[in-house]
Amino acid sequence: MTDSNSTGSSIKDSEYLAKLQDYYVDWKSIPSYAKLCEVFGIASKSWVKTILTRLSAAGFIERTPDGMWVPTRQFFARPLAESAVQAGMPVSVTATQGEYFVIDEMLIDTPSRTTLIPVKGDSMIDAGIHDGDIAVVEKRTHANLGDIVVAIVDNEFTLKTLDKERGKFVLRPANPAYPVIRPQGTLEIFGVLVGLVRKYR
Amino acid sequence: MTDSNSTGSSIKDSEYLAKLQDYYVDWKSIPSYAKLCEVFGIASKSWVKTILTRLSAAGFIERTPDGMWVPTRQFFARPLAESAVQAGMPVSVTATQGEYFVIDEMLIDTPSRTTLIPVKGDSMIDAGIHDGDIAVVEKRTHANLGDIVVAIVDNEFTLKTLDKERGKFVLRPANPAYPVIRPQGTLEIFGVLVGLVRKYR
DNA sequence: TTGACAACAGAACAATCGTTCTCTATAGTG
DNA sequence: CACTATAGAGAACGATTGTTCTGTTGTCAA
Repeated sequence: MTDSNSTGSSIKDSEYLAKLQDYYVDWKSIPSYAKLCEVFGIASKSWVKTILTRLSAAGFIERTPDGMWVPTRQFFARPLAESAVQAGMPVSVTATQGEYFVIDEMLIDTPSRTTLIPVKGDSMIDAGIHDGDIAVVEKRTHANLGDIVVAIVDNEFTLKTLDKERGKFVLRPANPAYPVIRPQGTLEIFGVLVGLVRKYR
Repeated sequence: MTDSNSTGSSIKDSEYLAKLQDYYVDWKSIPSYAKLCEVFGIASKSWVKTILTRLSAAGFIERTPDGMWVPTRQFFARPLAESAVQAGMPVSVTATQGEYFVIDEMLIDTPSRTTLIPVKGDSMIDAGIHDGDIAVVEKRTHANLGDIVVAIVDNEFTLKTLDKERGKFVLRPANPAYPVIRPQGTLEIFGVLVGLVRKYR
């Protein structure tokens, strides 16, 4: 029973972590053990391995099935505050607890099929979607009822809720001032709304 | 004069790029050529190299001094669609032109002072801020009138619009069902709302 | 029909990588 | 003092890697 903490990380380790993070910012990858010797200022690969193993035990890095070292979410990220925090709270301590995350990563599952589309107009304002917001849209042709979809009507994108009326698909705005769109023929769906981003100022 | 575009990338390449990007979200690293054969659905390493070389010529990846492949900024960026786009548009053309961007980068100017705080309740619903949204808050003690601020009231975070009433600061909700908060004494401001993120599904 | 080029497949090889194992130096503890 | 971690050095070795070089298709244009 030692006095070391539960994660097993020490002060020395956090120095190495800092060096690793700095390297990662520059090169966006974790290099080989040999290169890490330089980065850490250490001469033996075996010790590098020991360090990395401990950093992974602390949750900062992990391994792919192929054995490559990769950073975890905790390695990067921005602290997500708990709802009720005390007044003098420190914004970014390197605390192990709490949730971390990167916005892009949270919103985007499949980068290759995801597009950002600026929102025009206020037809969805009751759903909290304002003019100037940016819609994160995952491109796919099929959607479920109740999804907010980007459909193509008259060669323009429209953001509406997908619904069904007497067996036919309709596009329902979230604003009483706008009419429900009942497309004749087929309804062309561009994608499904998976996220929303708004920038103030 | 051939019909190939200026970056030298083809339709096939953007397929491979997509696969690489999707792999990267999962593992946060570009694997070995051998592994990339699986990812791409290709049998020869030499061809993988050719593809990567071209993707790097197009500006999506580059090499570290050690020869490792790493993604560039362009690799992460999402295409930002123009407002009125034609129907049959391809989502991810491998063109260098057009606007790209990264959500984190857009929302966060000063990472060290920025925190993410989940929104509770519907007191700001008329401002399009819903329960469960995530507020991007830049920590600072001073704000302008009309800013949406995170203030500390009764040891809890509250998201309200900052206003002034008869020379005193007040916190105004964007929901008629909630009262205006008129703090006695000083008003403690935690930070200013600079962005909002919402995830559907 | 020939030729050129793009899109791959496959093999060969030296360099590098990760792993394991043994050894040393220093610091703290009782 | 002896004992035991911790922090690292160094070597050895098989597996894996990137690279290069040579073939094999398929397609399109002349």
